[in-house]
Amino acid sequence: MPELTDRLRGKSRRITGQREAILGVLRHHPHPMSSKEVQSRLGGEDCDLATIYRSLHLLESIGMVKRFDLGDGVARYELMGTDDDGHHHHLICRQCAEVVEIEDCFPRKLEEEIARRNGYTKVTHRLEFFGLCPNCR
Amino acid sequence: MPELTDRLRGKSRRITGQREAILGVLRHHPHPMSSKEVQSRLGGEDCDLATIYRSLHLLESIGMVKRFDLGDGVARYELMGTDDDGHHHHLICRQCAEVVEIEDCFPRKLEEEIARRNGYTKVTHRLEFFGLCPNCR
DNA sequence: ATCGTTATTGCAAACGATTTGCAATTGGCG
DNA sequence: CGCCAATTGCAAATCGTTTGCAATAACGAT
Repeated sequence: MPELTDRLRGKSRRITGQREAILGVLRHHPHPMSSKEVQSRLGGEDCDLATIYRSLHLLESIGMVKRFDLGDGVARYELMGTDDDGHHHHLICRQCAEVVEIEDCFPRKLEEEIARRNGYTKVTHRLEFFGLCPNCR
Repeated sequence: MPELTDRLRGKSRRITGQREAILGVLRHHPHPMSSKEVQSRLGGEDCDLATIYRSLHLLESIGMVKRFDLGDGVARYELMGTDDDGHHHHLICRQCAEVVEIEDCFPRKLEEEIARRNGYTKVTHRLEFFGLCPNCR
């Protein structure tokens, strides 16, 4: 956690109670979370939704959280590890919305091929899986 | 086009001028289109946005169009071929939003593996590529 | 061709997620 | 301890999308 706040300091950014609280919530919930979910988990700390939106944007711009788009029109965020680039995917239950982190990725070779064939550069991808979880089957 | 309207008929569904117009627009623009884009391409035919939303939903439910989520919070639709299931992906330019259809897909074997490993069934995926197109480089 | 039933439309209001303006508050360096 | 810029809360504004409702149009029956 101290490492976390350190990443904030020194960017003319301030370490506020709400930011710490938000980071705390994200740390204890290693899954994509929406602003509303973050707010409801804030417990004692009460924090305006607008502040949460602003904080998540800030944290994303610094690279401390990563934004995920799970297909419903809601932005979700995950805390990033210090080292990795946070690129990974999810398997989401269509029924109960349970989320499983997936380590597999789209084959790099094929992605490069696609980029080359179309003359595109700096190609990345967004990939999420949907299915029925063991419980909802 | 007649085949199109035929697919509508016989489901206690009516073939209205606006629906034909919308289908016409989609036919001449084989790329994901938002409701607003459809509306602006309607030319002479003026049609309420709500009607376009409703029509696209209807067409989607009948399987005549397929919905795509390109990552901005806007639903886009493509006309479906008569035969295929419409499953394919896109390569979108981060700069100018140009869209290229991609025929490659996530390896089936790997997807099955992912499903099995997590006990999920009926697994599908949403996959889109983002990069810089030749012009925007 | 006309009629009646019922789907469909336009319009405006309602919505949910997210953003923004602004005045009040607060973090942190001096 | 005090100052000033960064941050917050609050309310209003936006944006995409949905919905209620009365007016309108499709189309099978007459």
